[in-house]
Amino acid sequence: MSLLKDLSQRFGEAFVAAGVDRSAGLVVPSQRPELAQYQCNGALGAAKRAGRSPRDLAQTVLDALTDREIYASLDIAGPGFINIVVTDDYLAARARAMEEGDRCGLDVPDPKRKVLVDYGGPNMSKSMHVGHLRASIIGESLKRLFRVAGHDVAGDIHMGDWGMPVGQLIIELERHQPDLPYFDADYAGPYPEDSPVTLDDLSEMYPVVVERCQNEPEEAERARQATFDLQNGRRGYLALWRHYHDVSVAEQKADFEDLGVEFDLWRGESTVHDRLAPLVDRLMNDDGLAFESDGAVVVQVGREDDKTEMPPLLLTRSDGSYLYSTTDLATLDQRIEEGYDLVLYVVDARQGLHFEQVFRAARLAGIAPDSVGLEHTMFGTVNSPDGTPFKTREGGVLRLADLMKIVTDAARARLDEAEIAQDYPDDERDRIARQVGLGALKFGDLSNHRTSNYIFDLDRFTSFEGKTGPYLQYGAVRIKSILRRAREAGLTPGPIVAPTVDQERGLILRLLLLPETIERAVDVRAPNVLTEYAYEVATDFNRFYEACHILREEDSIRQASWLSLVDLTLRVLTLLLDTLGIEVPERM
RNA sequence: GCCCCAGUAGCUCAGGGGAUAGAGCACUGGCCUCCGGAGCCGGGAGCGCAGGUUCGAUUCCUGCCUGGGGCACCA
Repeated sequence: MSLLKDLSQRFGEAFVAAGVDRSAGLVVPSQRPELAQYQCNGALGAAKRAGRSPRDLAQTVLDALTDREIYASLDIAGPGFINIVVTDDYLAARARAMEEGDRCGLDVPDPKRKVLVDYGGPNMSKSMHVGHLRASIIGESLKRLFRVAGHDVAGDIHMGDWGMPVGQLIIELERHQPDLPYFDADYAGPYPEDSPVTLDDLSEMYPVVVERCQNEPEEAERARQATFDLQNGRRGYLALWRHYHDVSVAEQKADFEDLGVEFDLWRGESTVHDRLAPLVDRLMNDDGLAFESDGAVVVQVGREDDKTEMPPLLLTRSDGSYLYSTTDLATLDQRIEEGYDLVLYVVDARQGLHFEQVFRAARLAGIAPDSVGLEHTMFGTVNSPDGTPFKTREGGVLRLADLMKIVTDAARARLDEAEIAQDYPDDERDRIARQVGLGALKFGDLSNHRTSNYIFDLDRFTSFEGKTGPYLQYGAVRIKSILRRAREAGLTPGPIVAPTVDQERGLILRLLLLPETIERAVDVRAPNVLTEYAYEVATDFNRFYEACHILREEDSIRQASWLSLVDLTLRVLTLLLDTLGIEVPERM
């Protein structure tokens, strides 16, 4: 049990003894560190219900408190805050318990959930640009967060590979190379093994055909027809789709690997294509939920209490082909069959209405029982300083690969300036530059609140001082350096003893907040809770580092304790950075 | 028109119903006989407007203003 839960339980019992609800005993970190370490505000809210004055109630609670030896001081302040300072011995005991466990003091979650994180979601046929950055690294971080919290988690890329974009790419290729056998409906022979296009070709073709479909209705109609034919098994289109799919996946796997993003499942919309017709059929015939409207099949998802009319969810177009909504619903059906009880859709906020419709349809159709959590874990757009979606100076989108090169080059330049790195071998410098550049990039993005739009600022991703990823990496590297030198000097860590220095105490207090931080980050599904805390851990370590010179310490008990403390700090920092998807170099 | 998200320091952003709203950048003053200066210590300024709930509101609710996004055969 974490320190805060331990204190909350003790205070909860004291409130019960005073005739008040247990929940009033909640203990939180003090907002006024100069006054106390922790505070309990329960007396303020409970006083009215108890018909007593807050200060009076607080005093009764303090009188009812047991095990008083763990408190260095207990005060009632202001209108009825209880200020709490625990003894250094108690802190040391808590730190030892955290240090000895293998999970840094994290509790096992109850209930343990089976979670699916749906993120990334690139359309095939597009090389990734800066807009994919958020989806990828927020999703990756949330996946790791739930995993580190003890849940059973899988990440699914959920590629967009079965809808209109495929139809559009089919007609676009036909325009360029009409003689390919894929377009000959009568062709019965085998199709070529090699793809007629690269991903770069697809990336070039895609925006062109999208624009044409917007401006020319007959082109849009052709794309729709191609989509329909593909979904109904036209051989040549399926063979072509396979090529598109394979070249996309190959390159995207490489891109995601460079980014440190690892999917457990490489599924896509096409994965559920066999489920689409039966699902629509079931919803029309068995449930009577779906019906025909203007030739399309729809589910009415509006409710009486809606303030505005909610458009129906479309299951098929009037030509019978399937849409995003259909595959999403079928995918959800599959996920629930597989036992997931929480599904997080880490997708751009602009798709909010779509998910509201899909979730409602899933509830109405009994696809998702109420016990299954369905959440659109939305995120905001990356904008240019003028508030519009980010574009490069040339007006194009910034490719993710180019962005990664920019940050890596900047980190490399910084490393080349560093005196300490002069004798590092080239391959290590390259690796460090990549780790540091990516660290800056990921931390810079993840430290924004998930739902807010933010301004893309290259300087922020290429500066390595202050509140940045490299600041955290640097803290961890400093600790590694100390531990390395201690080992060389034959020093070994020993039990953590009661702190005597403010900076040492501050570091311990900070580390003990890890369980609540993880819990809160899970609760609000927000990696920036972790970036905030990780920065505070690193800052508290740096203060301790300046104040307490470990290797020169003469008291060997204290020195051994400090070695354990910084080792614990390293483990906490590493856990946090790993959850954020940021690697820690051995040196930098 | 309706719905969703957001408005906090010069800039970019945190902030969990509690006391005196925090960081980074930028500007600026200090700290290297000492474990790595990508560091540490110090210096100013701010919750869009109006109501409501509450002992207490930046936080919850309502309305307005501003910005972004969305509103069935795209994803």
